[in-house]
Amino acid sequence: MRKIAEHTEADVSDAALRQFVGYGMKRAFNVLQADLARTLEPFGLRMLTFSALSMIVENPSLRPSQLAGALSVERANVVVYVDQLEQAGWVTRAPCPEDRRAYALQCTIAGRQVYDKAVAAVRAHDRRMLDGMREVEIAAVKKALARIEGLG
Amino acid sequence: MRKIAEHTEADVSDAALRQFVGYGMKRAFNVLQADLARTLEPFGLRMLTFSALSMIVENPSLRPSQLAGALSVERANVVVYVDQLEQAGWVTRAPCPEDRRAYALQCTIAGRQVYDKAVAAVRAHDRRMLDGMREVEIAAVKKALARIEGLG
DNA sequence: TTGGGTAGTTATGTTACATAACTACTGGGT
DNA sequence: ACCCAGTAGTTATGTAACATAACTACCCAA
Repeated sequence: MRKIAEHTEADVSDAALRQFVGYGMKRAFNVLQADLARTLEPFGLRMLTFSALSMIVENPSLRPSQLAGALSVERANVVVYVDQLEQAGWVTRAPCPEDRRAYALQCTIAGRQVYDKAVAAVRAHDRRMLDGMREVEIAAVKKALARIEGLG
Repeated sequence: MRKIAEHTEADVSDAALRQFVGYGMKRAFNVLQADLARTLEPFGLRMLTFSALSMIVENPSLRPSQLAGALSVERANVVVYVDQLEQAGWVTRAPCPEDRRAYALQCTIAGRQVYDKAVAAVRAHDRRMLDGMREVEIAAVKKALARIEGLG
């Protein structure tokens, strides 16, 4: 009792696209992104809010406009991310004495705690993604990615 | 006359995120994607329409639902891509005798011509992205990307 | 023949961004 | 001291790239 399989997905060739790193990168990134989203979801974080939180932890008194630059998004969107982090009680907008237009973003104790846990989960996710690869290979990949990023 | 530089973008640290391949991959992919979009724009193609056209060229009589599977998008969106390719005169929807619900996607002569030119441009783009990397490094990257994709 | 499943489509929702315009404020030139 | 062009944060809105739901037409096996 053979399956008809006249038109399954499996027999579609993408060999012409496979020659390009960009194609492989998009496919790999989709997988990575999905896994990372699942990893962060229990903490109430998404890729960009996690990145934002990380930068606020690392750069005390960071300002939203700086955050926008570091995240490569527009200032208007940073408002949304900071709103979320603030409503969760993880970040505060402190008035900035030397420039009353600006705010200094500060991470709260609760923010630091959720960040530490999330970082550990993301580290595990990262190891999952690189599972089975040797150190030299990982180094080669990181170097290649940094090089490509540098072209922009 | 020193610049005040109290709050430039440059002094924002993302060291904590840099340890993760995912972060480097997102940044690299953004650069790659932007360059690829610029590369395809003169041909009236976008990433997904180019991918779709490539698969139609490679798989004559491909059906939209198969294309959806190969592109990892929903069938509903394939309609839009095929509409664009059809309106440009590069692809036709041929009635399918053995299944009157389905269509066989066929690439036209004009479609083949624009595809050939676009492929050459994308190949140049790909070389640009990998410029300065040795063959073994490129192979390592491709292997790593394929491995990550395989986790999904 | 009848009913559940599938192909393509349409309409609509969601999400993740960007753009434009606004208020409040800054800081240098005159 | 006073402009005024520029900047920080915000709000409102647009857009593009997806997914979801529901529809028609059709297939096929019981």
